[in-house]
Amino acid sequence: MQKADLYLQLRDDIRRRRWPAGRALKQQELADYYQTSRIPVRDAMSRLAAEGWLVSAGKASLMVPPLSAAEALELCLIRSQLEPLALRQALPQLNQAILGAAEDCLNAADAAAHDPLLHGELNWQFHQLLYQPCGMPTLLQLLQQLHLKVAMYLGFQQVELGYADKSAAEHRALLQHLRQGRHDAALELLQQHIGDAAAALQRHLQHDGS
Amino acid sequence: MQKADLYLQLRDDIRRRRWPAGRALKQQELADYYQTSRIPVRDAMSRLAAEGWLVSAGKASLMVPPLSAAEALELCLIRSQLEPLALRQALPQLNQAILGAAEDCLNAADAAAHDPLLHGELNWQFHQLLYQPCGMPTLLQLLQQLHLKVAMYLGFQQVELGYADKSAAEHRALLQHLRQGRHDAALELLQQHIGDAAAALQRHLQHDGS
DNA sequence: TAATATAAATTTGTATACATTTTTCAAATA
DNA sequence: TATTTGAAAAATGTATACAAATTTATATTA
Repeated sequence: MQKADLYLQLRDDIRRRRWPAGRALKQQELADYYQTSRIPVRDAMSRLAAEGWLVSAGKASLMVPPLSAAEALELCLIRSQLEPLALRQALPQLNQAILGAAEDCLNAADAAAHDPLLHGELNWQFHQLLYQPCGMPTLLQLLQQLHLKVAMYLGFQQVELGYADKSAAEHRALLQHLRQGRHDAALELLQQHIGDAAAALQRHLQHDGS
Repeated sequence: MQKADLYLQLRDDIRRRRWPAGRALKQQELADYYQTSRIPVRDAMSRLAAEGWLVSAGKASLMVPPLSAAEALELCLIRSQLEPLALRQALPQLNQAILGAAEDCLNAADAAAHDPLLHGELNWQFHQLLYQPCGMPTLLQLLQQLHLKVAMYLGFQQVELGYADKSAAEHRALLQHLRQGRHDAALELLQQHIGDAAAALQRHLQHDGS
């Protein structure tokens, strides 16, 4: 396993909650599991800590942070501010080719209703397609990270049956607004759309109890 | 030098542009300079890369990114969305004690007009005092990082003579709005205030030529 | 019993050595 | 001359070994 791979693998395993939360993760433990030495593990861990996938656990160790409804909500609030910004900056560059690709994405997502993971990924691709032309690489990277974490909290699926339908409808409406040049309506809808996700997420986490 | 210290020291040196931008930074070079081995340097570098203080330079090396007017503007735009969010969430928790401390901060900043570095730090403390009660640790950490980078672009001073005065006036006005419960006015002013910083920064960077 | 101090065990942090990859530079060829 | 090839140099990636720190368990004392 190479350096970049280990980082991605470990991040994914944390995302999927394959490592216990709330107690210190031992470097040797990870090194054994991934069949490497502690050095690459340390590299990956320090980077993941910088990105918030690991947090301090005592004086010198790191751990997977416990799920926190407060953090989930926080992430959604941040997204609800930043995604409209990305879309606004992208608006002048949006063209029929992009909007067409975005529509294809939604159709593919509908077709993948049986596969929650794929469905979720396609939905995010839809968002990304709209944001990509904003010309703000730092923002795009930030949004990607926020999405990954929120997806973790959502358990990698559109939690509520009713929510998936509403989300799909909002995506279609957003596309329609953009096609017809109703920029303000599109931006407003987007912010509200993410607010919906936040609400669904809160219901989910409260119900779960964690 | 210990681990956390090296990270902070290196980040500060990058911020102050003590390492050349645009060419690969050698691990050994840094290890020699900071009188340590490559291992702690690698740890610090990988974390700094995750935070955007270093970027890829070829297939396997990292470098200090060249100054980019586009990135500076991007950072300001992100701040202009996130700082009003922080203030909005903090509003219910703001009380006279906090507003008083904020005012002290402004007075201290005025008194430190002769010392641009201190002046800048006190101004940021003023902002932080208002955001702190928002209860969003991830957002606060993000804002701190954005501030550090923007300060780098500003050259650690309120660039334009005229801008420092305008900024101070806006701070006082913001405080006044908050004291008198004009929340919407405060939020609007804050967003515009950061927009001003963005404008000043653009003039600065264009004039500089970099 | 509860709190505290102490020592043992574990764990992290760092240095050195080596393997692998990347970069550089020079020579050969078109 | 420009391009490509290949070998040498240099840089990064990783493993092992050791030092320093932290954590845990135990014993001691109030």
